[in-house]
Amino acid sequence: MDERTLLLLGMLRIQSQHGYQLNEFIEHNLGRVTDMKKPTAYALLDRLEQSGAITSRLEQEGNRPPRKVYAITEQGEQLFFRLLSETLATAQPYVIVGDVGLMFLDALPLAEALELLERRLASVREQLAEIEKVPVHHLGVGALGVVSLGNGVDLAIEHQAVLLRTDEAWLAQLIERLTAQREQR
Amino acid sequence: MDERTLLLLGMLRIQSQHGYQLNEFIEHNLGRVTDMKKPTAYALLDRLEQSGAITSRLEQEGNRPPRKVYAITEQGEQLFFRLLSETLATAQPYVIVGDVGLMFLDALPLAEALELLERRLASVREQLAEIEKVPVHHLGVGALGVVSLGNGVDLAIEHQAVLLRTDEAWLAQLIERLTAQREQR
DNA sequence: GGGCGCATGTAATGAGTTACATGATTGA
DNA sequence: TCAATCATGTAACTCATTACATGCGCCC
Repeated sequence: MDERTLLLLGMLRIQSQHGYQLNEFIEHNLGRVTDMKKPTAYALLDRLEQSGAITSRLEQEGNRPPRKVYAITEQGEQLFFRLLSETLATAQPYVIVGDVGLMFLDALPLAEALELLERRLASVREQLAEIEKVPVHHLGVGALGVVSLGNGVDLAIEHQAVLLRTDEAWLAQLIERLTAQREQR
Repeated sequence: MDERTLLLLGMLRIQSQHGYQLNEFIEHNLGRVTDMKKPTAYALLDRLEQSGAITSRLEQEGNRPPRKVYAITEQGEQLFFRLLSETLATAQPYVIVGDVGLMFLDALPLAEALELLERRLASVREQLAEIEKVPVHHLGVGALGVVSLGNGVDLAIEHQAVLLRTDEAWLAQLIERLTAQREQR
């Protein structure tokens, strides 16, 4: 929850935006960094406004639905930096849900286990392919031209890619080990 | 949620146990594989019993609190294998919460960013140290002697360790890159 | 004319956590 | 005698998701 707030504040710090815009960017470019859904973002923005971290003003173009454009406040800036420091300073242990499956691998006959792991490997490779064709990361066009999130996003994506590649290699090697085991008998 | 059910079923498949036992094992040995808390486990066991996947019988030793010893049923076995196949066959994309922080690294002065990343690195190393001294993984003593979870648990732990080591290396390298950047000016 | 994109949400639901309750036994 | 361990839960709460509602404009 903290990191979702951090994300919204961080994006607003770069450029004032309305909820839809934030959501679009998150959905299209940040799918691997966060899994926050739209209503959650809208709700968080509400709460942030009420607590004074951001302000909003209504904007309307022609007869389109009115937009609520949010801007970060001084108070919000302070919150941003506090959350950022906290988030960066510690590595909270990640739980890999799929690992529970690994624990019980030996409940299956080798052939079946191998087949399932092959499928998992394929799934990892799909994810890798997707990550490698991630579009250019820019937040939108501001008064000064294209406002980029800078190489920060690239860092996060790189991190993801590195982990995924490790996963791929490890899985491939596990499959090899198990195959060898099968041949051996 | 599915993988929590899978975990409980899998453990009961190896050996009938009561809730407290399951919880102790999870807390002491599986902290990195799942973060399920005790009341959640009790609630899940309840639901599993109601749905017929497991059965329970009361057991009492002296004046100790009575235990509810759960055993997996044929139906539970089927559920177990279904969940196991599903879990193994796909790699659900993991979301690394800390990565949101990376996205906004450039909001901080280099020196501060470096300091925070150093702290994160230390945190990763602590986790690695902890994982490397994980005790022998056995579920308890059954009628036939020590009942081991086999090398399945070791696989899961190995996977975690591999990912953590990747993380460590990547972080260290990132710090190096940033340091180089600083020296350069 | 039908569906998609724009833009905001609400309502219902669910899953899981924290904090608490209970009461006996065992070890320092 | 004080704290920890054993053993099971309940109650209140938070957080987030899914599904739905609304209504205009644009494109085929």
